[in-house]
Amino acid sequence: MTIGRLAREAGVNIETIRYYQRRGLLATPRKPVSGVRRYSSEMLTRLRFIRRAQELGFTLREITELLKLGDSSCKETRAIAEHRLTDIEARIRDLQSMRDTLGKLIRTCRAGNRPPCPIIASLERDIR
Amino acid sequence: MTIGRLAREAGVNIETIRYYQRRGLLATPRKPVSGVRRYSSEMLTRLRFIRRAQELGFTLREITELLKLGDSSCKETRAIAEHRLTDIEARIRDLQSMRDTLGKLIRTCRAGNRPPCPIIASLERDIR
DNA sequence: CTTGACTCCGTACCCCGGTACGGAGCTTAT
DNA sequence: ATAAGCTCCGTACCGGGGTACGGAGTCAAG
Repeated sequence: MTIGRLAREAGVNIETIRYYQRRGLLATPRKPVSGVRRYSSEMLTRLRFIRRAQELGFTLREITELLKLGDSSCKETRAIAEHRLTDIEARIRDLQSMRDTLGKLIRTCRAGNRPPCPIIASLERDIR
Repeated sequence: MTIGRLAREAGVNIETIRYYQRRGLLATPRKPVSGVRRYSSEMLTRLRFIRRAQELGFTLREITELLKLGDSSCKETRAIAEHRLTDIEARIRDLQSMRDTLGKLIRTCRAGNRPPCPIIASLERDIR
């Protein structure tokens, strides 16, 4: 199939495929002497692998690693996944702390609904 | 105070201050005919406001809005905060879903600890 | 009055994950 | 055989939040 077809099948932009090729996540098939590159269904599989890994929070750099490893080393794969998980957990904690503080401020603000705004006040002073 | 001092006091890079000036978050004091710009303590206060707002998850664009509003409109301030909160909550949900799936895969992987790796397998097939 | 530290300013570059553009060349259907 | 529609390829740009560089000017202490 052509790159356009591949893009449609995988639900990505053509430019994204080219970008993955530049980043080394996806091979660029040889170009026939005259003509257009053809993509196999293996490339579609790989592209879907990439997208699913992204949904799990892996970065493209990590996905490159995962693809290199393939199914050869459970231990290394797991190390990457554990690293990612640790990072995700840290981000969740950060966001939860933001959510809690912001939520409280908004509730206080709703109660008063006029200046001095507790949201602004908390940003001006160093309370939090 | 000079920009270097201001940067140290606020705990930011000098370049960050210049960047905020370019983005319109911070005024650039007039430059004396010959010499070096001087920064007031109000600018330090403002800089700290910006940093605290960032810690609450506001984007620089939103912080620009908050600064424009000042303490004049609780309602608009709250609208920005609520928008941010909604976004933070969505990000938390996404991350939690990643965490749960990834956590399960890692636990399954640990149990087996050799190919076929369940992490790779789940990315190859469409299960999740 | 020189030396060293700082500032000014424009511009370029960083990461991350893409997206857009535009002039070729190629393919496919009519 | 020609028009429409793809593909190719290099390069530039997006947004978000900065960081780096380098030459010239300035200021303060010795």
